Amino acid sequence: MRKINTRDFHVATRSTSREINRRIALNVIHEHQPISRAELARRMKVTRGVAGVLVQELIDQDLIYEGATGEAAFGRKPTLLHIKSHDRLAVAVDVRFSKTYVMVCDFSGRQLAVESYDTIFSMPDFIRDLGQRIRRLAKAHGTKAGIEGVGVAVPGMVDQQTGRVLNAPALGWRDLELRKPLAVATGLPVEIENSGRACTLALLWLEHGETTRPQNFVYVSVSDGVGVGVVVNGELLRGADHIAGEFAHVPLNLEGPRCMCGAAGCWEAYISNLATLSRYFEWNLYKLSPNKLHGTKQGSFTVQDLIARARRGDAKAMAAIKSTGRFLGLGLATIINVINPECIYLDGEITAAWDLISKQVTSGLAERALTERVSRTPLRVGSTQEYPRLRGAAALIAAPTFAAPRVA
Amino acid sequence: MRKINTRDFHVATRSTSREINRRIALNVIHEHQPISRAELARRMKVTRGVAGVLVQELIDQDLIYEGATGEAAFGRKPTLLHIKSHDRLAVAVDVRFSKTYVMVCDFSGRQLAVESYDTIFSMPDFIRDLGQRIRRLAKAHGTKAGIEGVGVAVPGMVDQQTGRVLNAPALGWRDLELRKPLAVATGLPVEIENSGRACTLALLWLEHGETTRPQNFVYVSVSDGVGVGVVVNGELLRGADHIAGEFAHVPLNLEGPRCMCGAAGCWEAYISNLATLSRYFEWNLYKLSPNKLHGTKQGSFTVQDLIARARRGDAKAMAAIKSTGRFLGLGLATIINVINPECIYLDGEITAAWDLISKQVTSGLAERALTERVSRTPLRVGSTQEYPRLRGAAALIAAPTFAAPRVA
DNA sequence: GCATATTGTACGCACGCTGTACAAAGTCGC
DNA sequence: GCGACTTTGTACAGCGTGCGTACAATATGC
Repeated sequence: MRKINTRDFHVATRSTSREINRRIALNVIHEHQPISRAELARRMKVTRGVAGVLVQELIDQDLIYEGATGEAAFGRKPTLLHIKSHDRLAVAVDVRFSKTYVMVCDFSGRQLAVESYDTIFSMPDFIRDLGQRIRRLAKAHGTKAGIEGVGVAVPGMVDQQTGRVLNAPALGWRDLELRKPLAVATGLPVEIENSGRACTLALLWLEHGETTRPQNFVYVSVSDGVGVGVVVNGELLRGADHIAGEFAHVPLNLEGPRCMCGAAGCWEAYISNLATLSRYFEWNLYKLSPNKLHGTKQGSFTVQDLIARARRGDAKAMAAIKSTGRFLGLGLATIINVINPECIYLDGEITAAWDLISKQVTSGLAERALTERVSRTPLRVGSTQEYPRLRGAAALIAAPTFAAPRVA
Repeated sequence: MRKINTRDFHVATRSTSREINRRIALNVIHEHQPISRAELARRMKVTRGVAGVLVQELIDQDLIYEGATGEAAFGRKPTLLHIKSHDRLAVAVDVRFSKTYVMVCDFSGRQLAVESYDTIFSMPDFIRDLGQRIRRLAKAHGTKAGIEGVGVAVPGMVDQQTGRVLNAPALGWRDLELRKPLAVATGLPVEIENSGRACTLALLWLEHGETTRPQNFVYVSVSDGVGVGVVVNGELLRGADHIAGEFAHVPLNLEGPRCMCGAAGCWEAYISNLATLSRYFEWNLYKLSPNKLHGTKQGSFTVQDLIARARRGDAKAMAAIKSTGRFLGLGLATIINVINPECIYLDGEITAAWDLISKQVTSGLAERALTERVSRTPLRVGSTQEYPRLRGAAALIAAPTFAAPRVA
């Protein structure tokens, strides 16, 4: 039950019904393709006549196409419809501390080209260089429709609405314009988003296997930092200033280890890769200053290495990993109590050790979950496809085509 | 940008546009009453013709009525329209440990009758007794339209959808049917909800002063327990199992004081009235068993008394209150980082001491808020009207009349 | 070749928004 | 007092849209 916003509503016109139903049809086709007009009509519970009109309009808009004739036991054989995502292209950019990745892909997230290069930390230089790369890629791979937009995933807080990077500590970016100048440099629409939330959008919007995503879920990525995206009623939680969903810095203990955000005892400070390694090497994160933390993580020893040692019988490595698992579960309990999602998707280096830590995670989770039922919230681990961040950046461009129209 | 749920969507029919616009009109009238048809048309950006038709239908449905003729500098004088909430009645029930309150009120939340009595803890007896009371009240106060429903606010976790009380520790209710048997006993539709979330619904749906509520806010009530309601995009956050929003049991410190929920270090265990008093009387909550906690709060010394002592110069009382203020702020920071609301409404006994604790609250909040901007999220303190829980219970019945129709 | 079944399209009808015209009701200036 | 002007509220033709029915197209089975 939603209250109508009396300062920003959308009155229905005589074409509103059609817009709504056309969009529903597109989504039903997307989910059940290949599908015939008759089957679409049955699923939508409208007459075949209306379904036929909706389909024709979607074909005229180049959103779907008629494929092969299907098989049927009796009667006329159906003309099967498909989503036309293969010649609609986007550029996806993933900016990370070490490298920047650029991908050309179609609207289903299928990659056509990927390249990476050392990240440029000066924002003007970054934009100039990236603009040239994108222009070159657009020439090389652009179809007749061309590239429809650029999505950028940034590791930090961004204002998705204004296109500003608010604070990306890993890159040293603070309160910088990104969307507008990059749009000028490329001549394309640009959308930016926090990398964790971008991954969440990829889960929500892009093609995947047989299973369909729930309408209420949370995505958690554990890496150098902890990224979280929350989906409520099929919509990414953005909040008043577009920075909602920051579970990474919810405290587990106010007097806990220092975190890169400046506070102490954040969930991230217990489960990030750095935190896991520090447990093994007995670094005292309580005493380190925030900028010292940045330096520490540049070591060449990774969480993957730690997991390998644990598997080879290193008891101390095993203990460090299991401890991370327990704190991971304790933090997930908070997410579950607050958001009550249908399931949680987990990603990050530590998930490679899931067989070693799953017990600790679930017991930590059960310790603080408010009901027995929510303590059984399914955790889907490491099932994400390749380049989740890049796919998420692409989703920024692809999603508006499929989104529900704003009404009332 | 919301994704369409392909397993539960609502196709637009030829009457959908009218339904949408009629509901928008009702809400615009609700917010700007008294208002003329012409003014309504301007605000909705439709022609006066359509506005006239919408108004006529709302009059036919008995939702609005034509009032006095208004004043205008030039031209024909407008006929002013009003919401007809005064003869639409609901029964609101607030179940608390000590007393149960029953109110008859109209759809704007205006009370016609209130009575209270000692709470009956046996669920069958409770329902039998409450059913009789409601039947009697309905006879005494029912208009020709009669009472339209019963809303019940319960201090604990409820499944609003199935009408079951999952766990209300203060009442000793656990996994009990409430909605169905009460509906049978009264012959009326019944809705139940957690009391904190009910208060939130009252803020969202019922009439209030000049200011209109934002579409994104959080309500926090600090009393024996801590109740929280989250509103996102004008809709109460309910989650997959209808128990979302439980910020009360987010930890501030995993090794903190014991909480009634069974875990340790919950926010509630730091800021509930019991927690505040325990700081003054130096009760050791770390050692108490959960069921001992229930007994402790039955003392006759209240937080109000403590505030009075602080105002009279009792330094220890002042310290206890200020400490609660700091922990209140630290927990609010978590809410702000996760939900990023436009504002937070605060209620509860401790807000009577706001002048004493506001500094502690805001500094605690700033300590952990992720950006300077969100650390300035407005806190609206103690501005709620009388009987917030009862008004919230009434909102359960009144809200569907005004809610946005489900589309797409 | 005919009955049967299914797909896809065409058409009349009802419903709803759009724009224009016009009556109703009032103020202002002379 | 009376006409010019302004605003409110209603009426009506027009077009977009979904709904129900009818029918052609296409394929199977006997």
